[in-house]
Amino acid sequence: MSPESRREQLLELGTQLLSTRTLDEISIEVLAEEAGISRGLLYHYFGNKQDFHLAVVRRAVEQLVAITAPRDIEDPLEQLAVSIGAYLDYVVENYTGYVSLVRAAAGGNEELRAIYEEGRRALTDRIFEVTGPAGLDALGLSDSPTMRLLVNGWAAMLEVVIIDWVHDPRGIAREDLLGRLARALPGIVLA
Amino acid sequence: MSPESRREQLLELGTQLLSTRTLDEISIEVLAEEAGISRGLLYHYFGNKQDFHLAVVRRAVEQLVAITAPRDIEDPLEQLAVSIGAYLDYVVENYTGYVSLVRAAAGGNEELRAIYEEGRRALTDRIFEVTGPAGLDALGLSDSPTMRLLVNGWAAMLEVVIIDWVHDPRGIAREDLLGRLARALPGIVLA
DNA sequence: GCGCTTGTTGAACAACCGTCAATAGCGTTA
DNA sequence: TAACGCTATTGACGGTTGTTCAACAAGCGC
Repeated sequence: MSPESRREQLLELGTQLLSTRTLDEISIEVLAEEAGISRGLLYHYFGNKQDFHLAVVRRAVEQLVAITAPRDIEDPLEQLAVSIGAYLDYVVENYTGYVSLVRAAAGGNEELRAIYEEGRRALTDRIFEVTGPAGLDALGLSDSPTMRLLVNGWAAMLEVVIIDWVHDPRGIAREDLLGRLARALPGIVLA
Repeated sequence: MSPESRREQLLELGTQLLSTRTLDEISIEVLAEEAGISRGLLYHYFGNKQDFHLAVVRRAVEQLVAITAPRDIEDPLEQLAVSIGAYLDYVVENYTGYVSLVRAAAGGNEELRAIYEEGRRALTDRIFEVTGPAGLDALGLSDSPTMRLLVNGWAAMLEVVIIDWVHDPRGIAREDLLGRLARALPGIVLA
């Protein structure tokens, strides 16, 4: 098998296994057996277990960022809501995998978290890039350490609320939720 | 040594080690050696490594909830800020251990997360208990699934922002931060 | 003293990570 | 076609660590 497809196969398999186990519960042994290869071969493609974990998470984050491409809409809040909606839809369609990814990144070591936070950063940055300067002003945003702190907190809130809501969508309709989450940003930074 | 004190010794030791290592980096081997006992004895007190982890986290969460007892102040927002302040102070004084705890809980298995979320639930519930019905109304709160969803998100935001701020307090003063975090709650739920 | 419970140990077993020398398949070139 | 090199792949070995278990010892009631 060609190196590329083999690498891809192993990463894909790792991502799949992530749905049922924690990241470090995926033993090289089980993975190799599941893939029909020897343990040694895994060390040929990835230096060690840690590197394999990094590769799996990196791939998943890249997919997430790639799939949730933003649209361009006039009203800043509406635009924000649509972007959040795309993100939410992705979570809906990949619930178990997404949850596993978040948990793995949150509980992992520094490198793992760095990869994940970089991805989150890319998502939030993109949301604001699409929003023009005038729109940012309308949202009460400016670039300062405090704002970055609060926006980061808002993003963390997004993740938790979205996971909770996808887990049990009763209580509030999708559109209502998106509106509330979008308006929560100025609600926080202007408070 | 009496069973109680031995259990306590082991849990305390586990909590201490949590400051320098990840939860599952605490090997039974090192723990036993550090405590001056054999590995086998650990299995006499705790069924397995997993159970030991659960006990350590449970104890740490209980301490956290116990230490951050609320005071009673007239103004709801002021009261909220003070409660958050007590929480923040705890994080400042136990930074590395607290971070390890949060990460371990976030990345751990279902049981671990359940324990942690129960603790967070106790913290938020307590904040609202202390606040009277009139105060809750002033904060824009009521008891509905949507509110619980958003309040949970607000709590998640608190955790992230507080960890970030303790890690690097430049950019905003403590009192300012507490005020913003408190006002963020009505900012979110009234948005 | 005798049996019973229980804290405690150390050895043995099992699972798993990581290494490495060896092999086998395959394309290239003389 | 045969020799050669490259590389994907293997299988065995060593070391660490979680887990089990039979045995020991120390206290305690009878």
